[in-house]
Amino acid sequence: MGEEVKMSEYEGGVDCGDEERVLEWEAGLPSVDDLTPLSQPLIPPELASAFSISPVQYRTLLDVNQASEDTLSSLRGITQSPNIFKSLGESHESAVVEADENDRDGSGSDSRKSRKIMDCAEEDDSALPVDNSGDDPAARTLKRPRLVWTPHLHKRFVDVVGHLGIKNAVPKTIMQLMNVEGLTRENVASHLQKYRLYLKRMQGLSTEGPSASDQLFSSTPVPQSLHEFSTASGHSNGHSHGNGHFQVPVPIPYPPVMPMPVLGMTHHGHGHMGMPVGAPPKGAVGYHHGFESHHHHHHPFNMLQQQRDWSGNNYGSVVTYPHVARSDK
DNA sequence: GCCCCAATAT
DNA sequence: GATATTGGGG
Repeated sequence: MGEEVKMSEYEGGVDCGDEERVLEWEAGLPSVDDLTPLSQPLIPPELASAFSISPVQYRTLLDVNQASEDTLSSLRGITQSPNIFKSLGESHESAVVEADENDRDGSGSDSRKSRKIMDCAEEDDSALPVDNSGDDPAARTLKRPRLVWTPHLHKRFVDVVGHLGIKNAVPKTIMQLMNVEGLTRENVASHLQKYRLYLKRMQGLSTEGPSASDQLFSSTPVPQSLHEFSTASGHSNGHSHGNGHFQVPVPIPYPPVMPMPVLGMTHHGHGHMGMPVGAPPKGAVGYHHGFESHHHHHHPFNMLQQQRDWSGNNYGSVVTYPHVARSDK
């Protein structure tokens, strides 16, 4: 499995104006519950035990989280055209209503009102008609539309980063493990940079929740393995497994994700989702550098702030559609 | 070449 | 505002 993937050429430079093309690379992930836990038996037991992969507590929180993700995980038949970049003139609507309030009890809150959109997700993401079996230099050269870090994508990102450990989580590796078609190293690097800032900011405030501006980031729990400067790829999931012999990055059995291009509409007419987020005083947070070099002071941060579980909410769900209502049927 | 980070551009 | 790109340093 080292199949390199290519995408068809993306229409280049016709109207290379200042027009901003935003694509959303939505993961056509089947069932989120499936993808989430890395505790899947797909990982060799040896490795699993070696790294002591923890299947726990991912769920409860994510559960809520995914209820919303679930919501917008839809997409269908854009496979018609191999040209994923420009094949998005189609009508794919995903208007979603938010899932009102969730109970603050993150434990067994199953009150998910996962509502599906009409379009069901096709699960043929593994059978993508990526017919470019050759090489397509254009795909690598031409300018691509901006990547939209959808909650799903971000989730994958965090998953990978979390399981790599701070030390091994470098753009290239992350990119490879994420296994998302068309994702570039730059994409990841940029996101990673921002993510690191987020993590650092979080460390500054041990008791406060994430700021309201951290929608994307705060929506995904930070893997515990990320909190330390573990020298190896080990996971400190509550087990003092100091000896990390293997530095082999655990391959994550993610199915390939097909990017779903979506013309970004420059309108988001909504300020807040009606969240009374008591925005913590942000601003005078002292950053320092080397958060993985020295600085021997770290607590197990538990940023599972459920007092305001915007954890799973409705951003992104506001994928309104310009006009096309339903040319389909 | 890859990585990191701050700054700047789009 | 979210990403992309760039530039300087390792």
